[in-house]
Amino acid sequence: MGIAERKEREKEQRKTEIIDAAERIFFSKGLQNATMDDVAEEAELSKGTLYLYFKNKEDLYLAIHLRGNHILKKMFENAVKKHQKGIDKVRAIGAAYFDYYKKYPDYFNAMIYYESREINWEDEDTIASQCVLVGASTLEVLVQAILIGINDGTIRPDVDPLKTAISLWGQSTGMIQIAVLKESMILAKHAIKVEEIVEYSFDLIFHALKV
Amino acid sequence: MGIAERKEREKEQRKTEIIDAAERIFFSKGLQNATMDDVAEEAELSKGTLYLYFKNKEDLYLAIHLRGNHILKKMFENAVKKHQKGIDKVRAIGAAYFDYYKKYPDYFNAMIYYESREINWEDEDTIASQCVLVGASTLEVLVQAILIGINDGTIRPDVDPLKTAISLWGQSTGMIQIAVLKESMILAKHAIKVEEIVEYSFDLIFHALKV
DNA sequence: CCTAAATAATGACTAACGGTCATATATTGG
DNA sequence: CCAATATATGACCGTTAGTCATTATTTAGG
Repeated sequence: MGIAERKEREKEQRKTEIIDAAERIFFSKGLQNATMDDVAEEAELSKGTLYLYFKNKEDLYLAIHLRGNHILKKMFENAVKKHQKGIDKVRAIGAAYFDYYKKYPDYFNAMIYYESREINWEDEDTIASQCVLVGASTLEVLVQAILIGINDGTIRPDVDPLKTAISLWGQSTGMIQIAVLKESMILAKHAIKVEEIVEYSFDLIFHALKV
Repeated sequence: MGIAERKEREKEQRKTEIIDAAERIFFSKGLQNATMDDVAEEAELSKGTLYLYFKNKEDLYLAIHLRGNHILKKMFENAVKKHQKGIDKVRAIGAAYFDYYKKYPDYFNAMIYYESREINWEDEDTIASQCVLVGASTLEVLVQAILIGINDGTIRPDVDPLKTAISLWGQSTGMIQIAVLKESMILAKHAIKVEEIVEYSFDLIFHALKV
């Protein structure tokens, strides 16, 4: 009985199409200015249909965020593979994070938005909980890199891998966020470019990890 | 003719009263759930009157943010005064920032909200531009502390004061933000408290500054 | 005091949008 | 071919930010 399977596939396909449309609309008009009617028109569906596939507007935005999370995780995994020494892996993850922002600024902003609100992640089977799972496994890539660095002697042995990973994560995110948002302000005023300040900041952080 | 002056005072008074009411409403119900009608009722004014004093809802929220900014600046200035050595001043600023979050979490969140949106700060005479001014002078306190540290030999002489100040600012903000928002998540899961992870993160940062 | 001009406040109203649901259409299995 | 089921529709509803014609209050001059 392949019908159930085909229907399942088609349902996933529809979901994907809706997310595609939502991405185009949200990313071009901004989350606040984009309406569900816009998304429905872009997806060539009625508004009611959107709500058959997604609980609400936020849920749809979260689905976009989830896509971004998967990409970021992949980028972290690739970054880690390219280096042998732990400290180099950690550095590569930092660079990959900044690359992610440069390549996918809209996904990055979706993440920032998501990070800045209280979302119930404990409910099972929600998109939010999937985001958390992917986020946790992405962090784990960083934790492992730090552990490798401690073992191969390229990272101070007295750092706590998990706390350090969380610290690096928070610090990097905050740094990119501020650099981007204040670019037209402090940075432009002092003739410092985003790249420059982010890289400077990363150097500072890694200086603290070295033996 | 003191009437003009008195009217000016009364106008400021009204503004203050409206911000007071808005604070109570926004902070208790959350920005999204609070309505301008709520604020009007709390201020014992009609909704239309609110719009005589503030351009829109965001402008009113920005006025609250501006208050928070002033408090934060004062806290930074006090922190700096209590220490002699540059590195200790910088550390005290870090501690003051975390204190600020603990004492005024609502102001902190207003800041996060503000930081995560594109706001036109170039228009003169807007609340947004005032926020920028206060923010810049707050950052300047940090820059000066770093300079003092370089001169008294407690901070590595090769750090760039401005870039370092911006880095510390972004990193600290990101760290507190992530610690707070993920508290119920990763942190609780691994039995790490907010205080602990934030302080660990600050230690890491200051480790990078020391000579 | 009185009154006209200026200033301040009001709240009914509008437009826009997120979300719903009764109805309609399409698909399936027998 | 026909019921049963699954899918899609769009008119409709409730809510809310923001407006504006009208009303109330205050000022300044005679």
